[in-house]
Amino acid sequence: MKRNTWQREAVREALGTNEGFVSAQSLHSTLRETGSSIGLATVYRALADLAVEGEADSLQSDQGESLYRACTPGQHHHHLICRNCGLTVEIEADAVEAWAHRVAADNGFTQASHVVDVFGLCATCTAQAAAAQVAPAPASPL
Amino acid sequence: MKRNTWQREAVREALGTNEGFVSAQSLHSTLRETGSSIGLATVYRALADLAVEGEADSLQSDQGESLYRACTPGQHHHHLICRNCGLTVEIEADAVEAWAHRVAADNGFTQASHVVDVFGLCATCTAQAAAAQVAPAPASPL
DNA sequence: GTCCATAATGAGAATCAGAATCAACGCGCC
DNA sequence: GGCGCGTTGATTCTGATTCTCATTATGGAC
Ligand SMILES: [Mn+2]
Ligand SMILES: [Mn+2]
Ligand SMILES: [Zn+2]
Ligand SMILES: [Zn+2]
Repeated sequence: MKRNTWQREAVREALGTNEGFVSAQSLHSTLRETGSSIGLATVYRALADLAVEGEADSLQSDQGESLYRACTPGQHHHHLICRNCGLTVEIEADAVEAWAHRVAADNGFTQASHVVDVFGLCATCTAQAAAAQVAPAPASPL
Repeated sequence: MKRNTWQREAVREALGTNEGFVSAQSLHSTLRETGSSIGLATVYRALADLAVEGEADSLQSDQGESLYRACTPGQHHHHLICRNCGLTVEIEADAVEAWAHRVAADNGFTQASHVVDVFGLCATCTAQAAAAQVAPAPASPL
């Protein structure tokens, strides 16, 4: 049977306190910095398990690194993610679900699944970028 | 300026003769097997360049490996991919494009981009799977 | 055609995320 | 309390991708 260990719980909690998506490596670093003695392999295992059990969502960064995030359980959903700060919004879209299945069926495909993620700059980061645009030089205040 | 080398051309052609998505590693193997002396690093560089220039599409496998495929240039599109044999169908869906931008805008996000891929079992592989189901034992024909 | 600056190449080393090892550990159950 | 076995974690290993850098070869100049 599956056993309860403080390590699994530590990973669950660390995930929960994090707003955006995080890698196993950085989550491990965070845990270590807060005094935990948890091992890296255990973090990888715990995150993989959480993802399988539906307690965590995962996606791959542009560099192919797996990122995880605490997940609202039960419902299928996707994510709108800020490229700059990682802020993530869960989104549902039945229309897209239907579209994916229809496209698959129309082409004779069965057992359809899909990967749908939207990226962008959140309002805060957009404002920051605009401000930086006006004053491009991050130099010293003369 | 960008120079034309037989290596780039070899990669372009090898990509073109391949129906589905392929990795840099396997493309390199294929090229070597056909007598080419092209280097692995060069294949990686050529594929990355082709992707930037829009001549190739790329996606990441479940294991995080980058896969490439010759691309119908010019038009934005997505893919319907057979999990088993790699058969790929290019799909367009203005409705999904619009949805992605709307979802981003509704949440105050700018500079929206998106990742949309549909996976499944193609008709051929579905039939194969069904046949295997009926006769699960791949044993010798007695 | 020849020359040259320099972009491109490729063998091998370096990186780095992630998986595999395996002995020590400790959770759940009697 | 004792035990079986699922879990852990330091470490090693793997494999994809990138980096190095000496060598090669493209494309414009002449
Ligand atoms: Mn969906
Ligand atoms: Mn699109
Ligand atoms: Zn942001
Ligand atoms: Zn197929």
